[in-house]
Amino acid sequence: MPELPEVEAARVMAEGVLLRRRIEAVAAREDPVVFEGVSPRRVARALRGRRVQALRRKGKHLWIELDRRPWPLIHFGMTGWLFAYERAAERPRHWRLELALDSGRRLCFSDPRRFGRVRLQHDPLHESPLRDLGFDVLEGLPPAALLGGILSRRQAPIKAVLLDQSLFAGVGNWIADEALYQAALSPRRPAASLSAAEVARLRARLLAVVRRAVAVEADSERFPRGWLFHRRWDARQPADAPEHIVRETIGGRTSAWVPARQK
DNA sequence: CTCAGTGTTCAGTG
DNA sequence: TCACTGAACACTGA
Repeated sequence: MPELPEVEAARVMAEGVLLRRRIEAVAAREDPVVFEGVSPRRVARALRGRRVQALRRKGKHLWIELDRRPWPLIHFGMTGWLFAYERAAERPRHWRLELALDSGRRLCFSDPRRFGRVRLQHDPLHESPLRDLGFDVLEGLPPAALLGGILSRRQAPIKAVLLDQSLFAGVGNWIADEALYQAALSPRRPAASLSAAEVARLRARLLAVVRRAVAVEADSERFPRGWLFHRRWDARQPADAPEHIVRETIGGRTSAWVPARQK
């Protein structure tokens, strides 16, 4: 599930569990896919005994700042998530890394599909992959004029450009579809074809969607009623329904959109 | 059994 | 080099 709002919700949750706590024990499962460029043993050794100073996020990436480097950097992939609990027996089935704190609580990263990654870095913001991210769409979305300039150089469908993490860090499939729906723009429009007014509209809706989703801790049941999100996978409505939703592959991903409304 | 999925990377093309 | 596309990755559930 993790796009920017989900990762931010995980960051806030993890902050509550970890901040200023000491990591007393670390369990890391053998997994050369999820642990990238580092052995689970080395991750465990780097974390054990450390105190947590901050939980930080950029785009869809989360990292933990400790009182000594290197620091762990986590990407959630398609199915990664964090869980907090008290006893080791409560470990979720697909756990990969578990921290036991001096508070008696535990926090673990779990990822059934294993598209997620755990890395160990000395300076995450200045190493790959964070170094190559664009602006964080919650905290660093540029003014409309600047954004228009950037988009005017991209010929790909706006949907594909919104998913480009080297521009819009944190945007994923549902956020892109939701912002385009609310801005009444077709996902197929070449990015460069948007007028200044359309860019401003898209920017405003993108920011509103991300802020609102973060405000409700990414709990989709608390997303506003009118959002496409609640209906995006409703495949069976009559083709002549007023807001008939179409599903098609654009920019390599399935897009849900309403041709009657999005031009 | 087949297919698609709230993500990213890499090879191939123009 | 750059922008862009499509396949691959790994696993689950419909």
